Amino acid sequence: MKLNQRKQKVLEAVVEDHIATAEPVSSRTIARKYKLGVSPATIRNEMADLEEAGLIEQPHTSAGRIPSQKGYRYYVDRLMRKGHLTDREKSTITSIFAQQARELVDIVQRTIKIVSQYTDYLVFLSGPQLENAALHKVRFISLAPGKAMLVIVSENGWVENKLIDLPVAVSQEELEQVERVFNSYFRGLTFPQITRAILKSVYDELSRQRLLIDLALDIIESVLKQESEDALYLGGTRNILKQPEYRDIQQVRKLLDLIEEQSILRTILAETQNIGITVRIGRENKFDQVQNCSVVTATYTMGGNTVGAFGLLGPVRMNYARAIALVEFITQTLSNALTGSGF
Amino acid sequence: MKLNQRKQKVLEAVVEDHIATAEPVSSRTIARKYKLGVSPATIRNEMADLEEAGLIEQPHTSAGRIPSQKGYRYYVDRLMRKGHLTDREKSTITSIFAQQARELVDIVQRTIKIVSQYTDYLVFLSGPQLENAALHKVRFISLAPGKAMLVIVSENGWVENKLIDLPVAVSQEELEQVERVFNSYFRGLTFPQITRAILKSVYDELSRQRLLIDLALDIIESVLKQESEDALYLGGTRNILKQPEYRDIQQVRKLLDLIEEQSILRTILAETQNIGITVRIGRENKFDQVQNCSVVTATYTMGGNTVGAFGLLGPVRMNYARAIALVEFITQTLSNALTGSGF
DNA sequence: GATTAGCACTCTTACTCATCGAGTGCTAAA
DNA sequence: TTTAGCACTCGATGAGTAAGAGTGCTAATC
Repeated sequence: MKLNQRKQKVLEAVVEDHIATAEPVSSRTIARKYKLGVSPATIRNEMADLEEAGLIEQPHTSAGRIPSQKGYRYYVDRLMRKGHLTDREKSTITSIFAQQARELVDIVQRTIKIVSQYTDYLVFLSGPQLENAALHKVRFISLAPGKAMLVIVSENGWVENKLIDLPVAVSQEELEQVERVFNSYFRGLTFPQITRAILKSVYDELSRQRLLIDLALDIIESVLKQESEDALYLGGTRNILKQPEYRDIQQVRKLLDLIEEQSILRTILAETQNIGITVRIGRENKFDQVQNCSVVTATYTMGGNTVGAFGLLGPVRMNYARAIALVEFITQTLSNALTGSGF
Repeated sequence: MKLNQRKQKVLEAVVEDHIATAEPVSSRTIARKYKLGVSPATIRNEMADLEEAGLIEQPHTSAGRIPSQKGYRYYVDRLMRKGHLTDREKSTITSIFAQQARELVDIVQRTIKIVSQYTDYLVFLSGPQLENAALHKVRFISLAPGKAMLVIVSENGWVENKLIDLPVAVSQEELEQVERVFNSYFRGLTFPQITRAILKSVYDELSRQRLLIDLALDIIESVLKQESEDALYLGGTRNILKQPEYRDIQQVRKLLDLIEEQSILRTILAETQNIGITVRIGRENKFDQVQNCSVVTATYTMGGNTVGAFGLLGPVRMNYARAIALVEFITQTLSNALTGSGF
């Protein structure tokens, strides 16, 4: 779709004014606030064209215009100027990560808390999942026949633990052998990287104990199967209610559904591309429950491996420039913090 | 406060009808629905007395009466009949606990989910904290100088783990020694029970290594200090919005504050008495944010030791009989499930 | 003396109607 | 091509009214 310079200016004005005020934007407002050098009547003509193109719409005859979802998309793709955080904001955020963290969870929760203060959107975050991080060492603790606890320590000193099922009643001794295999051969690799192929390469040295390889494979599978179901954190629920879109209790209801039934948010994060920022506007979202919302997400990494994703969810009338700047800065800073030494 | 038979009947009617309808209750309604055998006019006289006693109040002249918080308290203490769950409800709940659980957290989350279906109140739960359960064995994994992970296995096979700080750079060997001390001398005890006195009693056998005792004490202290900060689970947020009290966005706002800033709920659970059911009505609650709510809580146990608490939070106009029956049944069933074998 | 019918009074709620004002679309002039 | 002017639409606001629910009081009744 090709728009002339002035139409773009008008669309930009409609979007930005509506984002700021949550009110329909009139031709007069644009003429007054956005100094295009033309009269309201001219702007009205442009607006009529923009409406015909499906980029803006009129709630009712005697109201101004609001952007359509298509209009927001056009704005995000072509008109929006890059948002910037103030130095103050940036330094507050980085200082969070500078603090000593006891556990991975702490750093995540602090992040959520801080971001909630800087934005009126729902803040949510998955991971970090250590099964995608480089192994430093593992430790097995047998609990009962067929059950053990696996403690994973990453190369930067972060710790996580998982309960795993063992296929057979494995002896303590065998478990210790597997532990040694992991710690000596697999150091520096991630769980997904420890494939059958790699196992093969150590096969010679372990040839006397084929069973060990099977056991190791079972364990890896068991870890990967766990899907990190409990790894969703969120915050900012109270702030998002400030948005005028949530004056309607029905909307609040939908939002709480989303928060309580976390699977949708989890899926949204899981589907986030590895590279760059993803912006989904309204009906671009797969799920019904978020089709009147927009979502900005990005992944974060740990030593180069993607270990989780971070997102902001707000009304379609969202400050995209700012949201994107925030998501970008947070994921970068978080990646740095996680990649630097844990302890 | 002494009320004659009929006044009690009237108060009971006002409370129960208001709980059911959320509307002010008129003298005529009581005469019609609650068959006291007297006319509305008589009931009006009784109501005037009850109002004078501060047990009921009138929103405005031409409305019926609603119970005051004092009225609810009177009702709960002296008038309320014990609530009962249906067999169907009971069996659904017990069946949840019959299922195999992978982790403690699973059982807790299932509980929350089920209860949310049976009630329109906020469901919240703390623990279970294994440091109050009888030890089966512990295991230390040293992570870095001054840091270790402690895995606690309870006598019924439940597992939990904590990161602990060690005061000095303790050698792997020393840690293993402490582990042996815990596993041989402290089996069957809870962390709070392992006091300096008990440590003394094994002093002779350890006399050559005074240092061990200090180390053990440090570890115990470190575990107890952790206060189980992350052990709050909640659900039913979406259901509670069905309550007409939450048609007002301001109320919803307060509720979300409560949910997001979990410390208040945590404190409420922590302050719950060990024995029986605690009911706090409106301003009986310490915290401002819950003074227009009522809270019903009780603790649950594991092998006789209190390991957590469970609660329901709703508007002051809460169905106390049902809430109490539910809290009672859940905490009992949960206690049984936790006390029975974990695996 | 306790209870109740009857009635005047109060207060909320819902509804209607008129007015106001914001903003548009169209036409004709610049 | 732009703009001034104007008629028109439609939501928001507020006043006025009627209906209805419920009370409190008084006087009659049991």
